[in-house]
Amino acid sequence: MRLKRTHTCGELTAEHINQEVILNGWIATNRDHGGLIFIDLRDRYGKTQVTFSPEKVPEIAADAKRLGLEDVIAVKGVVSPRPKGNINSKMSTGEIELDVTELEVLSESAPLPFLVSNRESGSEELRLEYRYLELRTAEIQRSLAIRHKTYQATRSYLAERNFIEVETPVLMKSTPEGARDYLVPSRLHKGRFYALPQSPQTYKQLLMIGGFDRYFQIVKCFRDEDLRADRQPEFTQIDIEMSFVDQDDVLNLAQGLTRSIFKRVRGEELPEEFPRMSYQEAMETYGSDKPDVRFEMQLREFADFASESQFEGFKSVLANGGRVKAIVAENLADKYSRKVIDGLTDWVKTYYGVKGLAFMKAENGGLSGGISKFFTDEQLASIRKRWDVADNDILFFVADEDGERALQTLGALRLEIARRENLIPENIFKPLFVLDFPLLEFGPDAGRYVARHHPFTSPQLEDVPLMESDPAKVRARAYDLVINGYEVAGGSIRIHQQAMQQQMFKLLGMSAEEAERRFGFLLKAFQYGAPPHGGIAFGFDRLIMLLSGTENIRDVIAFPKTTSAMSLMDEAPSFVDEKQLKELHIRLSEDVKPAAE
RNA sequence: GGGACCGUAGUUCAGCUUGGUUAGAACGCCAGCCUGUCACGUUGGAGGUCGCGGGUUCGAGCCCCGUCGGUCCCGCCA
Repeated sequence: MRLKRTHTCGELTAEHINQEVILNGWIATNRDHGGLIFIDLRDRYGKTQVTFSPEKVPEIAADAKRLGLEDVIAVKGVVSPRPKGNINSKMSTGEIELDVTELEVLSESAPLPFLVSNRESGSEELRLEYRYLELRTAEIQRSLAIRHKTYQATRSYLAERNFIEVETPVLMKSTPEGARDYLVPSRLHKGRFYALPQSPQTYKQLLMIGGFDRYFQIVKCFRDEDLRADRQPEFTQIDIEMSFVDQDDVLNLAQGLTRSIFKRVRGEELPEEFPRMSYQEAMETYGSDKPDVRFEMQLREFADFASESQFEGFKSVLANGGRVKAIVAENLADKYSRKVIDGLTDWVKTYYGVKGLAFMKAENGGLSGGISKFFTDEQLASIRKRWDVADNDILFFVADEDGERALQTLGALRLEIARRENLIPENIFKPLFVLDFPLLEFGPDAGRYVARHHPFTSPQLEDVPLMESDPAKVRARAYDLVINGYEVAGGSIRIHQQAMQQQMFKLLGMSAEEAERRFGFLLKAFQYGAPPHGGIAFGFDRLIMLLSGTENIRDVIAFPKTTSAMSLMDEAPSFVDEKQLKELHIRLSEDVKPAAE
């Protein structure tokens, strides 16, 4: 190129007037007035208006007429003040313009599938196909810049505190516990496969045994599971592990890191001490293990009222060990007609599998409608009093013999109503730690207990005796960091003693032989002096979502995949040549062959 | 694995309820006019495999079945 930029498109101001400069960039808009042509030239740093005057430079102005959106050009000219009344206060460069004397067309753009100036002008499907164009949009430029700042903030915070960044393998041993693995066939070892890491869990523990007492890594993880708005098949974690620590040390570190990131990236002051809440309390008051505490509408216990009522549905649920809880949605009774309530009822039935949704409305100082007829006036009055119910509030009730399901359903309803009614304040951040997760849960499919976090999670010491008598009651030394209803980080103190690890495997129904086959390398390492250790992993993408204010994980990843794990731009995954398969000792089954050919 | 919504011009959408002459609009694109615009204005023009396959019908963008793709949710995600 002949004309190399001397400045970016975002930096010229009145101070540069009369200087001769060169700008390079993309054409954001062009406004051809016949006698005078305006082009807004754009790069990552901003936009600058450049003008072509047919009077002064007739040949160049004639060339400029042929330019189109997103052509890449270089222009040389003199920085000039805009005439009075033509200053654009919306642009940082709005006081000046570039009076062009030379033009070099570096590259022309084909007609655009959507407008770079307006992301809404194309469907997400189309934008993903032309992701490189979407990367030019202000939104994606901004969120990737936030992502970059967050990498920097993370590295400097941790490095300043003696953490050492270590890379762990991407090709590793498959450990079929947890999510499905992405597998990579081995050419050299017939019939064998590597797995891509679901997380560097085992490696970080081995690093502790290896004496790297404070480790971190910003690392890609891979899970072959179905996707959601906040889940991608490959995603990034800030992985952290520490030796000679207890739970509070890890939480304080995570808290400090989070505060530092929000401060440095957004200028946002998070509380010095994040609130801490037990898993049990989170479930009881919010119906979720990742409560959004930006708004109230907490779950209320209804068992005592229900058991004294005439409502057999609730009474039989309670008699069978179930739960009945309620929420009070303030000032919505008039808005929630029978039809709206029926809609919500269908919604909870369909998605959460409960039998129904009960309600009452508060009016004229009492409670009426719905299930109110099963209660005496005295009972209704005392419900209103205990919950401080005001006229026009509406009360929703969910009962289920599976108590956890009742809580989760009501928690989901709480969120749904809050979203519909815009009860969730934006641009505020409410972090909290959720603690004391159960170590195990009964897996109906497996017919045994499965680790809720992972099989290396330490039980709380006082609960160890329960491992024999009542495993479901054992609490783990596991914790999550939740912000605005997103699980942003999760971790645990690990088991570092062989005997305990073996007991854990036994509880999980894993024989000594099986444990040896799957995790033998780790168990062996534990024989050579394992320090007590624990850690935490941040979902980096979700953190960026919060920092940049989006609810779509694809907005914060440069080249994301669709909800069916396809990359629309390069069409991955793709079929491969027979020759490649042969080298890998792989033969496709008959039913997929026609598609491959 | 299951459910809901969506797929029509380069793009965003309307048309589908109630099948019927030539499938419309806006933006973009092309050509012209325009010296102070910044969502420039203005005149004209081109542009359609109605995702794909099958069925019903005299006749299908519209109804039915299947399929592919997108989004959101349940299951799943230690």
